[in-house]
Amino acid sequence: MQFNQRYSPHEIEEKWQKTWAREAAFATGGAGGPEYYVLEMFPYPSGKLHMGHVRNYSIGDVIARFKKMNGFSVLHPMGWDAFGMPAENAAIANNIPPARWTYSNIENMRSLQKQLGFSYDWEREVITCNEDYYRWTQWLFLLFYERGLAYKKKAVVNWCGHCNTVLANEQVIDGKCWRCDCAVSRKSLEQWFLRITDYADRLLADIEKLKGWPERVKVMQENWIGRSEGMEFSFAVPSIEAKIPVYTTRQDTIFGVTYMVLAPEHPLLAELVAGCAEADDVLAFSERVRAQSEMQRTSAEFEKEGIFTGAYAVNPLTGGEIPIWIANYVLYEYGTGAVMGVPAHDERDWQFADKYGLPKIIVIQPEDGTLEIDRMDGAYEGPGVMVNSGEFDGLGNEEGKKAVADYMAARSIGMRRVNYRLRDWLISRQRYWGAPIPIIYCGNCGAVPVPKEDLPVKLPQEVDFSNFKKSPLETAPAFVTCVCPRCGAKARRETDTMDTFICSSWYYLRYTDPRNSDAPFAADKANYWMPVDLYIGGIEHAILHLLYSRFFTKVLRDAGMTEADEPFQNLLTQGMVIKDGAKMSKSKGNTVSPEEIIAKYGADTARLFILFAAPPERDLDWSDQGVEGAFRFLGRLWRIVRQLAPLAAGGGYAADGLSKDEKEMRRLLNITIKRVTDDITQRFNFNTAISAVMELVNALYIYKEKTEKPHAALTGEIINVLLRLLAPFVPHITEELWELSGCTGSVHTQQWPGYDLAATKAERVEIVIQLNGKIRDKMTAPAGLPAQETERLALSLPKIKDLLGGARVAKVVCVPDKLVNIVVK
RNA sequence: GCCGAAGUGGCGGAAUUGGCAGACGCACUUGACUCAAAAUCAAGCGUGGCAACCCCACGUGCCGGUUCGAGUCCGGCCUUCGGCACCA
Repeated sequence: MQFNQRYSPHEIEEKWQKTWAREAAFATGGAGGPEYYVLEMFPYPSGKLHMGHVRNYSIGDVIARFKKMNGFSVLHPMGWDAFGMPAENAAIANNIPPARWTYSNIENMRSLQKQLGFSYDWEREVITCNEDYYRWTQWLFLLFYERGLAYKKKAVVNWCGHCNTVLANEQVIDGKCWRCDCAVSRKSLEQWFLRITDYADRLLADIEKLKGWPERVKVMQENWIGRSEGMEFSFAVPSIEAKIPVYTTRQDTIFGVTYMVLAPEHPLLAELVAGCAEADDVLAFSERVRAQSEMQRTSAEFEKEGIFTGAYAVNPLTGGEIPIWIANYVLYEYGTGAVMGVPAHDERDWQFADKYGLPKIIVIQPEDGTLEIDRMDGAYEGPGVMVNSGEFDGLGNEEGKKAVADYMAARSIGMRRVNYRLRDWLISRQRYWGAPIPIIYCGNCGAVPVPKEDLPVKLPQEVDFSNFKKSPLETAPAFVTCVCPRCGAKARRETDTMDTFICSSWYYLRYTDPRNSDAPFAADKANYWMPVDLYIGGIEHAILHLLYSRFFTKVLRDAGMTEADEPFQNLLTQGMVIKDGAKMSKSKGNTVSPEEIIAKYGADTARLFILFAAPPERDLDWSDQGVEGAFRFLGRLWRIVRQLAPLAAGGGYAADGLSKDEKEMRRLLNITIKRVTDDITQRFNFNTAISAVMELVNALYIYKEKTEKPHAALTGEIINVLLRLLAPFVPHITEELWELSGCTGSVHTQQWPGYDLAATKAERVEIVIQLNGKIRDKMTAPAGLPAQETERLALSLPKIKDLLGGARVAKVVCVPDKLVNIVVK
């Protein structure tokens, strides 16, 4: 075996990638130890792998390789979140079929992943736009449908009249269509939803089980689900003999209600205004507000606007009459679509009342003072004592909430209710490149699910992307026209496809059994691997993908398909890759492509830099010079191993027989193993793990320089351990050096090095001597010296004696083997 | 406004349990090697006081507290970034 003078990454990397592929080195399982499932969020095949991807996968790869070396049976898969709009846009722009565009992107990106040496089990690759995958996505939709969790309802959506299509919220920029810059309106359409709100309570309660998740992600999910406790009760409207329910969390302020407000969409509106003089104006207002996008409507800066309906309602507690208004700030989708107005104790109501001259009544007084409407410049929302509230006067408002709730419940005029901010998940997309919703509409039978044995409902090839006025699937008659599976009559197929977030809500389960043709996955296989032990990805998925996946897992558990109740046990949210103070992006022109780094320095350098530059959770500052530094270290590693390997020998040695320097090297070796092991397992701090190894390499250079004849067995051990410690980070160079230094097998199938805790301890330790907490001197002493003895030695130091002079020692604090603090008055 | 995270050299970052602040790397300076350069090897590198060493003082966003001892704990602020934001 020839040792090259210089480190040449490219030959080495290509050579080992081929060998690993030939030997199926990354096959799932292996050692037969306990299972470990490490997963990185699968990418959208945009065509380009960027540095954020490289960071994500490098982190995962270290863990996967590390766990394998520690005897775990590891599942480490990769796949493609392959449906989605960019493919369709490419089809429109370049006249390429979305499938071809997607598969060729996958091809490119996969090849780059292989060049980076990631240890994926490619046998388990999943591609969500493959028929054998989306067949099961459809199957799962039907499962949800059967369980009453998928339903169709009329909903208000963002609509671009020019492009003739529904837009996702993200595609509405400042109220305008991202493509044609036309104003987006709201339109009522029949849409499919998943009933995620049925799981709101469990999704919220189980956040507590996510011990291995970052706090901020859990908080974001909590806020998103938005649980609130309050009451629902009704105001009677004598003029139409109806009752209008409202929801409130402040039932302690019902005596302060001076008006009520309905959402412009409220179904009773037409009836309410019928015959009133104001009717036309009110309906026109309602029309106008409804045309505004939800984004506009829910922005806090948006000016509150309303109009009096001409009708009155009766407060059930006071019996008083209050005017009924409609206003743009009331959301039809939340609560009951109607709210009570308490200007004195709600800031929004205060503003609204100010604008329209509605009365304000104080019903809560703070402990320390007395509010007067004329002297207030905003609502008082804090705690206090109930006043102007009949029999509830004098109660603290928290106590009052209970009392009012009990009172109303006992008289059946209201009930306690829990409300969630979370809304059902709108999954319909008027798009081609997605999994078709497996539903057939029949004139006789209505909506009929496609029988499971008829799945997949395949995407047709012959579609027209040129016509904006129609959803592409509608342009394929052979797709639309079908036969009702129930009665055999001529029927029409659903032309909406599913939100791509559905595909990604269960892919982690498919990896456990990726080629199953009878089911999405077999329960025993899923139960063996699930939950994912470590899930790694960007913080941008903190709510959407992670919440949907949790929802799916819970539904599948309820359906008896898996025992897992949470999909991801530990979550690592990696930071962004930054350059010149901004996130790397094409539009800012500050990108560095993985290709150019691989071409210049090789994959190991790219991986090493990205893992070394910052801890994974933090944003990473890209530095071209830092990359040089990583490359330099690998060169340094190469040279020291090349120089020492011929002098090294295997075999044991007696620790007692080592020289002082050799003992120090042996100690440092054990310390390094401990540090690297702890940094990986306890903190995922790869940057400090790598710096520990760098220190060992530095020490090895000094040792070599100082020593005429290195200790053969010790040197052999150091090189051997060094390569194993670095193997998860830089797999190619370590494999090559492993072979060149005469070790057998692959470094990646070796056991992770263990350490001898006793060997990490020094015989003599340096002890810091402080005077009143300030360092004044240092001394070395034998390790394990008792406190009393250490103090005596410290006090006898000439410098300390000198500094003490005749001062009285009030107290001496001693931390054995570390420091002595002498306190003088 | 609410919630979350973070503020440490010229820069990225370290200090894991309250015990030597600045590990490791980058940049920079110097030396060795070289005709020279690159590469490499070695040394220095928080600020101020002195030409320099020893040494001394100061120093982890700000103010205060606890402690023999605080980057770390407590109280009060400031700044930056991120998320949510009329949810009744």
